[in-house]
Amino acid sequence: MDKLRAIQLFVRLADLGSFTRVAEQVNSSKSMISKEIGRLETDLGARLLHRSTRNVQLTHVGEGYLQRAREILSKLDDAENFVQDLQQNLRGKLKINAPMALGITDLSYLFADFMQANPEIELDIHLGDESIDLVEQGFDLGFRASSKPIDSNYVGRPLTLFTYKVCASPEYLAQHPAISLPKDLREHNCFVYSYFQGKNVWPIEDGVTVKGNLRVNNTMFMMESIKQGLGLGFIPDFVCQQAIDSGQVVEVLADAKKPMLTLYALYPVRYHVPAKLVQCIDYLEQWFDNKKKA
Amino acid sequence: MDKLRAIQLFVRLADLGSFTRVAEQVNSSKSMISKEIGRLETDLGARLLHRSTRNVQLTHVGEGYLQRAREILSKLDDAENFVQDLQQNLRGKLKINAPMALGITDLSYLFADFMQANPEIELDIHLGDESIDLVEQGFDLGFRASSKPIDSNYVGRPLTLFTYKVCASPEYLAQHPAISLPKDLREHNCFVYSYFQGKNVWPIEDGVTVKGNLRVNNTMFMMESIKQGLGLGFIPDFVCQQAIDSGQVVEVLADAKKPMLTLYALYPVRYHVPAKLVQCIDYLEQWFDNKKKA
DNA sequence: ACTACTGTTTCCATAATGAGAACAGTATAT
DNA sequence: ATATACTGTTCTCATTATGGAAACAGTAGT
Repeated sequence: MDKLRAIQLFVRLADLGSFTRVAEQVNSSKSMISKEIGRLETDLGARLLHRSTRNVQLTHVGEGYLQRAREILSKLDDAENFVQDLQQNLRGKLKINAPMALGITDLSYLFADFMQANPEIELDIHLGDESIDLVEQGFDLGFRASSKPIDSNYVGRPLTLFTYKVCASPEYLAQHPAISLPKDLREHNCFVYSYFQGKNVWPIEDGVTVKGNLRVNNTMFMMESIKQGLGLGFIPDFVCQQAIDSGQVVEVLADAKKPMLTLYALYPVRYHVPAKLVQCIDYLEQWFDNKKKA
Repeated sequence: MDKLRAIQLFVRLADLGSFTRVAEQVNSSKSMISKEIGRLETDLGARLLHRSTRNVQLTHVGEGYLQRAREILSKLDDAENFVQDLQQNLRGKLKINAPMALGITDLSYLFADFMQANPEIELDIHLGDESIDLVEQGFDLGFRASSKPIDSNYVGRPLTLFTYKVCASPEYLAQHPAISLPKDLREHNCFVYSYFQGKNVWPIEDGVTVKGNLRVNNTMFMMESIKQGLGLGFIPDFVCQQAIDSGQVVEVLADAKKPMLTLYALYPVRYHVPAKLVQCIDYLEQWFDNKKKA
């Protein structure tokens, strides 16, 4: 017996007053309705109906059960409508803005996994490092790295902590003066990231002013130049960690004090957050959580 | 798929966090749980769970559905508890007081049917015509015939209308003066019912005073004396109708105006009426309804 | 008395189901 | 690095439950 179906049939029978009419309405047979209601009564250990020829009437038990059965079915409808609404909400597009380097590294893997897990969501991803207004530009989601609280027009969900590392190739270091203190950087060719808030002042210890022959608005481009032995860079660890791990570059001034930043997922403060956005953000949190553990 | 069972398993799975543990708890197999949850997800068109090896987590949809699933199961419990409580309440004893004649005639057939339909209820029936206090004597149910409203300490459920008939045997009538008018009764031997409220004044037309050589507190005893041709009686129709139908007695003064009385089922006013009493009274109403139609 | 309708029960072919085994993947211990 | 132990999923197949058609019993209407 499908108990919910039996309850649905019982309610319908109470409304129509006829097994035959119920069978007609649900495109089934009288014997099926009769048996299913019989099974429900057996399961409950109670008679829900007086049947006479050409007449069906609820028993006292049946009347009380009917009232409660309607409540059960109402709750079931609520649950199913909830799922349906959510499924409808989950479909569609998410417009996402992400920093170039983060997008190409971590986020490209992350969103590959996300797309596999949520084939019904389309992503419209814009990689770029320029500071933009998410609301004005119509983005659902963006990312920010910050050690300060987030603008109150946005909700910032912290994803992970990260820091920067001073990187140079082994070849570069072999051919240039040793770097033991931050002030030693002044003697070196230090590449500058165009959008960096601190301009040419790297936040190492109390801060150190640097100069070099390359200013670029892309840390991955910069990373390639560093690998070539042309200079040093102040690089987020999610960009450089793989090159460090493989020995292509070396971190210098590892023990010097550098700021710890939080990577946030940002979305505009809204009365109603679309389910697909919630799903995406939950996924981001989970993904970075798992990455941290690895 | 038994959808309710699937929902129950889903809730249990959410609580335990493991298909294996659910299977153990419900004494079933992992494959059954896995398939049943899969069927529920198919039915809903949504994923309720993220599964990874050795780990189960609710999706966003799953969390919302879980909340609602708990409400469904709560309502189901309520419905089933209602039925169970009622079934328990239905078991037990009913102590019933009924007039002798009514008890021996209609009610003996009625309660025979009732006992067949409700084998779990025991009846403790006391037939008697003396006026007693139902509450004081511990009765659940009594009967009254009245044309006046019922005492406010009781609920009176009207069952049927009835009247009285003046009866005599054909033999008696052949050997005595004809009876055309109520006043003619003064010339005849009229039996008197001890408990009759009107004493020896029969409420026929404006009332007629009668006398006879028999006063008895039992109308069936009286009925036998009437059949023997010894006199006349003022008899409720449920006592005499069968004898009239078979020709053993004859109704005289059929067109004379007689009061119409209502037979009530009486039970004490209570905050909570036991389900078995409600069931019995419903049955009484139904039975007299059907008798009326015959 | 006959016909038309109701709901119930029987019979049987069909569909659904559950359990055990095999499989794939991951965590843990050695 | 490998073996073991655990998870959840899927496959296979015997078993069980089910639904529909037909027969049955009972009642209402003509």
